[in-house]
Amino acid sequence: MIPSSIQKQMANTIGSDCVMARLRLLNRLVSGIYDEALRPYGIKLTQLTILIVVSKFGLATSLQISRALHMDPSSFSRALTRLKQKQWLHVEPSGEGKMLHIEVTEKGFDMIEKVYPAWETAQEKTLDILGESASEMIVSSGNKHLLEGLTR
Amino acid sequence: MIPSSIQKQMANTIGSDCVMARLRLLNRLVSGIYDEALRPYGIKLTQLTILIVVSKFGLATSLQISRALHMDPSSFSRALTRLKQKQWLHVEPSGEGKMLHIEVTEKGFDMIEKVYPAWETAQEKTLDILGESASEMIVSSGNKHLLEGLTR
DNA sequence: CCTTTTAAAATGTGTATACAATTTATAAAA
DNA sequence: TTTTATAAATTGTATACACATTTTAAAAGG
Repeated sequence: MIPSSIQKQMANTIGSDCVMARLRLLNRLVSGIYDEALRPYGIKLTQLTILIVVSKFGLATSLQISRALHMDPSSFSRALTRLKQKQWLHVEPSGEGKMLHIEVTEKGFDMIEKVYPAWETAQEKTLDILGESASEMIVSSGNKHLLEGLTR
Repeated sequence: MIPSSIQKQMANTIGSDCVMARLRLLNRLVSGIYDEALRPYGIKLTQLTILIVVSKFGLATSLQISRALHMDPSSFSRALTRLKQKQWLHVEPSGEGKMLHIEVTEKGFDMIEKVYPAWETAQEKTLDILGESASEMIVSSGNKHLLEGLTR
């Protein structure tokens, strides 16, 4: 099938400029690096990230975490189920409405400590592949929105 | 549960530096923008991206596309099923091994044309939220790896 | 005290994603 | 020609994710 020249033009523009397409590509590319490093420990980077954010709060609610990470509450609910089951997070009713109180368990902190070297390896490999400046841009851009979530 | 100071230190480092965590956060944040814009058309940005890359090849094989996008062949296989069903891609055996030939259909090109304005809206909103320089960094960094995939 | 409202959590459904294992269409070998 | 590789595609399984809907714990109202 041969596209009209307008269609070809549009395809070229999207193909060369789309921020989201690149973000996804980078996501897949870099995910592989971290997940490979973490695989021996049976934890995914997504899960580690949640442990880290919960630890930052000390005692957190679901909404605080899902807002901070810009994650849908339903997505967080499912992640929480797995993290509870692995005993890295402890969850109990807060007594206020349906709200829960969540905290990192001893096992959870031990896991953070155990995987730290592997995380560092993956992080370095990523800095290598993406370059320092791109990585820093991504981190600071992400930070801006993470902090937004923390204070909302 | 109170972490040891080593654990706290590690959590802080991961929390403030992890490239992958920010990449995922940005991914969720920006995905929302594009998916909201594209929702009326019943196409996801991931799917649009595949159409665009296939159109760039003209006639493509699965491996070409999945390599270019750094996507696992099994992931691509499933995406392909949906795109075939929507009749945006046409697929037929190439005659060489199990390899397939894939091309964008007329319906596919029409879809690209139809959603272009919505894509543009989302793209602008994204540039606004992330900022020009972060966006350009992401696009060029992604481009580097996309082109790698194109020539491999 | 019981009913109703409210907002947080959980569930149904569908796409995106990867790894491991299996199927399969040709090509190569016997 | 029948068997045996080979490599591409697909399928099984599991996590990640979001939207829409439903459930539910506690608060507010009667």
